Amino acid sequence: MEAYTVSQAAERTGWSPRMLRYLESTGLVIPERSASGYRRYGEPELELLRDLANLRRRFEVELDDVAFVVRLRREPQLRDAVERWLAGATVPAEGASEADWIAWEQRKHERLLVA
Amino acid sequence: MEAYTVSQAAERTGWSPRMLRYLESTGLVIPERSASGYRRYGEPELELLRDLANLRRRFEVELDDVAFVVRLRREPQLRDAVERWLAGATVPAEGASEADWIAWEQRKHERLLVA
DNA sequence: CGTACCTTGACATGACTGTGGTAAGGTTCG
DNA sequence: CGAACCTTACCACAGTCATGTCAAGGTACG
Repeated sequence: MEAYTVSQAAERTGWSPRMLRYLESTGLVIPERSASGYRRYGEPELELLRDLANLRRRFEVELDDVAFVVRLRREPQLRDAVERWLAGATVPAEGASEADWIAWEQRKHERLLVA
Repeated sequence: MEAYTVSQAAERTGWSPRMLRYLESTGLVIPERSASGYRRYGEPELELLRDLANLRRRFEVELDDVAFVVRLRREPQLRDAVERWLAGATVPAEGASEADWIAWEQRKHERLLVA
């Protein structure tokens, strides 16, 4: 069974040991622990770490951006709330005219498609 | 059709005019403009602004986080890359059962994010 | 025409992110 | 045993976020 220490994982992924510990603290990549408390990175974790570095480099994504997506996944209520916000789910007030609804629909598209 | 200036919109949403301009710069809530360049907020924008404030207060979400989700919407390649990363991020631990691995495979294809 | 808005741009600041150190102490292994 | 790792817990620092304020000039309207 392959398991690497924090320094070995760092060598193999391009991250520093310091950053590996930081990534764990943010919840992005959490390795197993040995009986005496040493971090043990397996091949799947190395892959995650490499992919994370690529993601950051290729798209200029911040770590906390990715961390937020992880959070979205763990908190369905939050995800739903964000989805509703994105969809502009809040509709015109009661008693709104037909014209209001049409304008809202048009703006909804406009908002979401802005370049 | 109702349209409010930045100060009027601020009064009605609890944001400051400064923040309304900031929110526009981040791409979160972009109002129309009058011929002479004044921002014009309609009722749908006010609603978006109120909901955004609620989102932040209720879930302690940063503007940055919401902006990133908007970005995911606009950049399908990025969204796909993040989804792929996430699918690996929850890989079962080492002693995982066969059932865990099957569930993980299924989750890979799950629709994780705002569609 | 004056006043009260609006515009952009700049400077300031506290909190947090990302990253590197360093210190004090525990673990592994030749 | 001793060297070379590991652990957590701090200090430091540039950069960004979120927010306010202020300045110089344009617009709306009684």
